[in-house]
Amino acid sequence: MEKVTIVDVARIAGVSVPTVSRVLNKRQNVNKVLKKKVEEAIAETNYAPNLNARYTRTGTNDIISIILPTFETNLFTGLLQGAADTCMEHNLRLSVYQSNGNIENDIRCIDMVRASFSGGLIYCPVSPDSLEYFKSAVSQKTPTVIASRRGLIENVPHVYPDNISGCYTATKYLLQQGHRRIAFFAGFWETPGYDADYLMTLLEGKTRGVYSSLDRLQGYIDALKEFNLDVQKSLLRITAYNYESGYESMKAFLASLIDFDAVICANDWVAAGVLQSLREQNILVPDQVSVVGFDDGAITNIARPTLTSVRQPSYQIGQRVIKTVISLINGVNPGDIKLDMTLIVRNSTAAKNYRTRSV
Amino acid sequence: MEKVTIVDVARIAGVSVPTVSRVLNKRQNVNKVLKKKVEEAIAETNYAPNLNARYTRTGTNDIISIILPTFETNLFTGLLQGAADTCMEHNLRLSVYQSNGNIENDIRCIDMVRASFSGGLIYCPVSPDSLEYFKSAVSQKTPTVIASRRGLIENVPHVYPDNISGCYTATKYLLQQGHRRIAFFAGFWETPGYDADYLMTLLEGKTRGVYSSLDRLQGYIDALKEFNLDVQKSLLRITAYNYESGYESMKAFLASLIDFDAVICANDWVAAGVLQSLREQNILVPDQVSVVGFDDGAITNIARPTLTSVRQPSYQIGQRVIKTVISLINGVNPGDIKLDMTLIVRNSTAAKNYRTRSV
DNA sequence: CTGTTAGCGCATTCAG
DNA sequence: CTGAATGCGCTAACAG
Repeated sequence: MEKVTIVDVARIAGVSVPTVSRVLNKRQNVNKVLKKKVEEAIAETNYAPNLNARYTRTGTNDIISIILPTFETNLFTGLLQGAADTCMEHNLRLSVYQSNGNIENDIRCIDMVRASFSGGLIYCPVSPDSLEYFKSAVSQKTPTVIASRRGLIENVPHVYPDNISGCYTATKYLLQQGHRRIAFFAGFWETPGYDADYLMTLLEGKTRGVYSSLDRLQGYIDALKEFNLDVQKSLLRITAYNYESGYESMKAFLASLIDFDAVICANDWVAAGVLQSLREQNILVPDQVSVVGFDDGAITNIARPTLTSVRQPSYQIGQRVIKTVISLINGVNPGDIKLDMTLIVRNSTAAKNYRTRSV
Repeated sequence: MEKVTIVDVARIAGVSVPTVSRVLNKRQNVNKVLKKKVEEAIAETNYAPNLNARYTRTGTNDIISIILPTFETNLFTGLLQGAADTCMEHNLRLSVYQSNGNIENDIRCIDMVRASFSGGLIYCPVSPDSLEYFKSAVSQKTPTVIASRRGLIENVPHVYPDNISGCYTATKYLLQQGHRRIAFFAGFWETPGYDADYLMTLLEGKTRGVYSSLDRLQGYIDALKEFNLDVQKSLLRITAYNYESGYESMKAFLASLIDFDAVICANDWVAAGVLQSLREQNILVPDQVSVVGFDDGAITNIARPTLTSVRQPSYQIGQRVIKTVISLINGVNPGDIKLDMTLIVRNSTAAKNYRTRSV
């Protein structure tokens, strides 16, 4: 197939260029006969319009750019898939950027996106710093949606799961099962120097919405309050979002000899690492410790014991994010969208002092 | 930030438009003083060039489009990540399309990619049909790389893992462990009506390279031959690439009462489903049946028993694929790249008649 | 080294 | 309803 332009099509169809353009853009004011001729010429030449040229002319663009911390983990893979499928449905292209949870990379992504003059932007910031840069660098006029974070930029729609209530539900469930010393493993993309005190500080900060873990911590605290319990800083830990991190964090936690009867993890991978760590120390789950993950990915059924987890509608977030940006492009701001999270109970949690029948 | 064009920058810097263009494109022939002025004007206005316009003019484009069956599974997520990171390093944008393993979607993806006049294309076809369409629809001149498949289009580089030798190694290992009735679960994106006979037919077909499972089957057969064994069609099964499929396939396989002592699965997820199915029937792994997966993803350590798996260098494939397409853009065809696969032995495989100490 | 002139492929005025 | 003329923002070819 050779490169064929609108001029070629016009010549072959025996009409002018604007007429071809009108057919291409499905304008109504074009004679049926000519329309037919044009369509034949298009089919014959296998012509496809040059989108670069089109968008130079119109100043818009059918590219939606999306910046995510990563493409792995159930949340972001699902989000990406929902976004990609929805873009396809609407004839949009999706340009992807992965910051690897790193501020400098996040900024590089922003720079690249900015230069691309995308029709729309989806952004999931890694930190308040990169968020600031985003705000200063990206035109207010570009239709922008924040994914999986809340309350960051005014007048910009945020599509996010209800982490507060999700974690509240999980914590309350553990409390109802009789657990009182529930460890909370907060997930962060960047963790240097973070500790429990710092966490509590962040909770009061204005940039709280950047960190989903802070909302979860909020839900955790809310649930504790209902049971007249205070937060024990010694039960608060920081992890990344992977297996190794869960494994190492639990190992360190056990070494600190702090008493606990349950643990809430940043996601399923962390939880899987935690399970392994407990197993190695011959601590029985759920007999001695209950473990809860987040995301409810496929590994929840593969882990032993199967993992209780808080489901996050990742694919749906991806869908809604694209629909929201389309809405923005069409000039209407649909506002924030908060999606529910659901606790899925499996075998890694049980009532305090529960005894499995011997294996 | 408002939309500022090259004209604005030129005006502010007090130079002509081409001079700004020269600075932008790092041409050497520009006076230091003027260059400085231009750079200041750029900084002051926070100007970023309109890439759409640039690429209309040059006819090229810094967008690499990639069509994959899915973004999940270890292979494709890793591939995507390798591709995205490498694009970033080279200031390229990555536009992604997911066919969901479906021919019509695959064709839709091709149509979209075609219209985008990408600078480069990465394609992982789902079937011979969509591959044919690709060949007819996409300009031969567009730098194109085939990912994770081999021998499909002449003069187009293929970057792929050595499935033949990878599966040969896995099979040989099982044979050396004394297994003689090794089931082979071949993975396909589209499976309607596929059976063992059809599989053997495909093995002789010209489109073999479209299906990685056929190469693996080849490796499987090669290893059997070395032990003077013939393929038993009754040991050949078709699965998709997920947990459910592995679970159901093994359930059906067990119901057929065919004797077997090991099974090779299309990927780790399938293997995890298989493990579950065996567990439910109280069949001990690895005592009674050895199980091998493909991909060597994070779940290999989460599954019980931990999963022996054939590692696939997915991230590397993504890197190499982009480097290859860049090479193509620069006018040199580096040819095919075949990457090694490695067998990682864990606890789901053992010698025939092995006995675990009682759990 | 710099500015003037031209044109990429397309969509949008405006006459007719 | 149609075609001729104009320009989106940028880079390439040329002259000075």
